[in-house]
Amino acid sequence: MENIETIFKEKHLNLTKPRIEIYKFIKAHPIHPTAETVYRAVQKKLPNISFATVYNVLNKFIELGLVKEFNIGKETRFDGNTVPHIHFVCLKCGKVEDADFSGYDKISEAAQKRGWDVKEFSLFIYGICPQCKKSSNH
Amino acid sequence: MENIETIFKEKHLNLTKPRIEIYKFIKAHPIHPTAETVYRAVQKKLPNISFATVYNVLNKFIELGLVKEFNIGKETRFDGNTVPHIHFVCLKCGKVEDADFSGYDKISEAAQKRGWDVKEFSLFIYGICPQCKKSSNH
DNA sequence: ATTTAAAATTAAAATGGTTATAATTATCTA
DNA sequence: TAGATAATTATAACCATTTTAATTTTAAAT
Repeated sequence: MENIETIFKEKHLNLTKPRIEIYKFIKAHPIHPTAETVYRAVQKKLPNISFATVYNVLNKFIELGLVKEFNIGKETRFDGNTVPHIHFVCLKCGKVEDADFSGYDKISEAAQKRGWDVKEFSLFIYGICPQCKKSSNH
Repeated sequence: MENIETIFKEKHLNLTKPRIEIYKFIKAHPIHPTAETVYRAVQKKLPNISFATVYNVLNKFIELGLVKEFNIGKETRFDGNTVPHIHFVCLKCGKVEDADFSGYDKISEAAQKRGWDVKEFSLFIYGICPQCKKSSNH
């Protein structure tokens, strides 16, 4: 587990307070936050941070592969987990849960048969989570 | 293959010119268009159509399950193909290609093990398409 | 075919998330 | 510590999408 300083050095990123706080938050909280959630969280540490900085930093992280971006409906979410994985999205409570994925080889094989080189994939599974299944007895 | 009149009747949709033209375009052209592409295409048939109508109609179609919506990066795309399938997205030329998917049972099974009921899935595979692979010899 | 009520469309303005701008401040390297 | 570069800030601008209110069209009944 490398520390922030090392990671930023590797990516030629200056160590600034906004970047450090945003990085720490998004890596420590696997909640797939919106930009606003990131902003509100980091604001507690850096009261003067601006929204523009949150977007700038997140976009820079995405550019460097430190963060992933995706949409749930019309909402843009950010994900500090860059290890390939899949998402379960609850259609009732909106929760997004990470899950391992073992089907990458199959996908890659199928793609190669079609002449494609696979660089990345995104698999979202929409449904009802266990908690919502329980609480819908009414 | 049902005709538009029948489909709209089933969905309790009044038969209006904008709806008919948008429906015909999006079902006949599997190009995963943006709202603007739909607007420009339908404008050829209905010069006075407004952008608001394109959005209203597309949203109504989505609500009724006649059309699906997804994002490629920051761009919103619409898909008249509502049969479950996957998308190959070329990172070079931007093309989005449909493909069959036979792994639904596996996904459904894995989800059930976690206590989830699967309603829908979305699988995007990002890579380089055969055409772009050829033309990148420079 | 007319009439009427409900629904859909239109043009325009408003909205909201995101990005661009220009000035200020912080970071890094020497 | 100084100077050059890069990042941050506040603000304004942007642009895709939605809302609003007036007008037009549709569907059903006469």
